[in-house]
Amino acid sequence: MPELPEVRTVASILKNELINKKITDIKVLYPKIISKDSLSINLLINNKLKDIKTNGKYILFDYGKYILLSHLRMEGKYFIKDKDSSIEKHEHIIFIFDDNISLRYHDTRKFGKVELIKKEELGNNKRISKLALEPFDIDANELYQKIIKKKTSIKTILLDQTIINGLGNIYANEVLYDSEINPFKLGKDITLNEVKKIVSSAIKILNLAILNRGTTIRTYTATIGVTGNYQKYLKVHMKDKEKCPKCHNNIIKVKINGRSTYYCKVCQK
DNA sequence: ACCACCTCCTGATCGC
DNA sequence: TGCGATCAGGAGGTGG
Repeated sequence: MPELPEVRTVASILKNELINKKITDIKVLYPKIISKDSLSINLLINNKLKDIKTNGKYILFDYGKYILLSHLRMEGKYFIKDKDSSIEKHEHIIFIFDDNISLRYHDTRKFGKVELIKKEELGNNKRISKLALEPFDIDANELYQKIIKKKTSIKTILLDQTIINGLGNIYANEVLYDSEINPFKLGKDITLNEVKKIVSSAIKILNLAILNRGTTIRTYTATIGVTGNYQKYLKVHMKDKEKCPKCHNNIIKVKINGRSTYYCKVCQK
C-alpha cells in the first residue's frame, strides 16, 4: 500500500501526536506482525518516544535506546485512539501511552511487520542496511551503473528497494510515464540520460505527492480521517482505457512480474 | 548470484 | 443472486 509519500505523511502525523509520550503498556493481539528477528516488544514499556523518522517505506520510532522499525506493506495503518475505546477487527498491536492515548496498528491483510532493535544495531540491521538511497539523495551515475547490470525490466528494477528506495507500484508507473520510458525496457538497455530522467521525475513526483499527503485510490488513509490527494495528479496508474494526457492514445494495462503496469505505448518507447 | 515465482492474508469486485 | 476466480500502494523465501 503505502509508498514513500504515504509513509512520510503517516510519520509526520504520528510525530506530532506522540512525541515525548511514554509507553506504559503494549498488547499484541496477532504476534506474527512482529518479525522473528525482533527483540521483545515489551522492552519498550517505560520508554519515551524521542523521534519518528522514515527510510524509504520504513517508519523508525526512536525510543532512545531502542528503535522500532515498522513496515506497513500493503495495508498497514496506525490509528490514535483513546486507550479505552474498543478494539476493532484488524487492530493487531496496541501501544498504550501516558495521557490515556493508544496507538493501534491496523492491518487488514496482516502483511506488515514491526521489529524492535537496539539503536546501535540500526546500521547493521539486515533490512535497513540493504536499502538504497532515496531518489532525493541518489546519484544518477551510480544508479545507472546498477541498472545496466540488470537483465530484468526497468519497471521491476524501480520496485527493487536495494536499487532505489521508496518507489512502489503507483509511483514506479508514474515515474516511467513522466520519463517516457517503456516499462518493459531491460535494465541493460537503459541509457544514462534515461536514468537522469528517472531520478528527476521521481523527485518531482514524490515531492508533489508528499505535499498532497500521498495517494488514496483504494484503502490508504494516513490515519483516521486523513486521506491523500495525489490521485488527482495520476497520469497512468489505474487509467487503463483513458487517454494519454500527451498523445491521446489509450493507456494500457499489462502485468510485469505480477504487478499491474499502466503505460502509454506511444509516448513510452 | 540473479531472477521469476510463490507465499503471506482479507475483502472487494469481476465474470459466468 | 451465487460463488469461485481474480485482484490489490510489498517484499521475503525458494528453487531453477
